[in-house]
Amino acid sequence: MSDVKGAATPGAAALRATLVFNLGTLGALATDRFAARVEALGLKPKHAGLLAALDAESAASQQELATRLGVVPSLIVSLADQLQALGAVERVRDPEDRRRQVLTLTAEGRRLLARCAEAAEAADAELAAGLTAAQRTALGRELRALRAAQTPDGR
Amino acid sequence: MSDVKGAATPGAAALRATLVFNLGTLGALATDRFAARVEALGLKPKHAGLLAALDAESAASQQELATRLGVVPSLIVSLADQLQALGAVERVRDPEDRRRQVLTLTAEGRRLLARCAEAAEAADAELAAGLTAAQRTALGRELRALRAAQTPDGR
DNA sequence: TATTGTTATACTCTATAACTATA
DNA sequence: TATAGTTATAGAGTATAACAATA
Repeated sequence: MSDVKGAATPGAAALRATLVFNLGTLGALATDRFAARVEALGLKPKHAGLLAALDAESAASQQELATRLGVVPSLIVSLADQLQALGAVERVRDPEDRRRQVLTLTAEGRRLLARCAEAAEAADAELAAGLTAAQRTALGRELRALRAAQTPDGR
Repeated sequence: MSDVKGAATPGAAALRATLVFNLGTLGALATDRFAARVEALGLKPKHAGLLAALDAESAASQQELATRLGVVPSLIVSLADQLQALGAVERVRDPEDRRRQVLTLTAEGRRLLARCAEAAEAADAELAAGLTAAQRTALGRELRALRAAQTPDGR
């Protein structure tokens, strides 16, 4: 109703105040920074996500992984192809159901995963350089809480 | 050094504990949820970002907007084309430098921006449904702090 | 007939490069 | 010659759909 000139409309301020807006923009920034650091390993963020998912549940069928990561099965095929070419994962036919390809991390895969963790920690340090230790701890805690609040086994 | 069987390697736990990993995955999720809600308005998240940037600084050249949003100028052209077709922005030649196209929000643009804010708030409610009010407030505060800590005029 | 994985294909998003007009 | 914007083109990433092998 008011028509104050020069002041921002409530709309933009309201949008900028939302979680989704801030999570979206900061998430894109964080992913870019992380991607730049794992590029030298021959990996993209999605590869790191797949390695982490594999390590968390050690050995899983490609279909399981597809739903766990929230992507389509054909994408798992190409990610796994690339990781296999790097020697990071092994594909083994499940003897109990020969349609299934069971993926497992190799020693090299675990080594790469550890490198990814280092890269993420370095990106964290860069991203949170302007925050106090207390702020950073609080942020980490709240993000984990939000993550836990998503569909229990969410991506 | 230890080789506990069945336990996750330190790598995955370490990666999952980082800010970039959690920001990246939650950011992608948040953006998807937001995108689903603004789709009916004929908008994608990037359009909402451009509207918000325009509202915050009311009228800007396309080059300014490109650097502010961290995208290439040619992307601003197509986003602005689409917003103009929706009647959300106006392009006016700067009389002092006729190479410049100054973009401004129209009344319809402000209306759409307000709708985007509503969509984001609805997505927030869905995303943070499992959090306490205190957790949600804390998360919002920490995210704004992190955002403020990026390159002062960061995207 | 249903399911797992694979391949072939197409679509979306965004960037790079070439071009136009103004300065 | 340099800059703002535009257009043309190409690449990355991911999805959809058709297919093969196994259940």
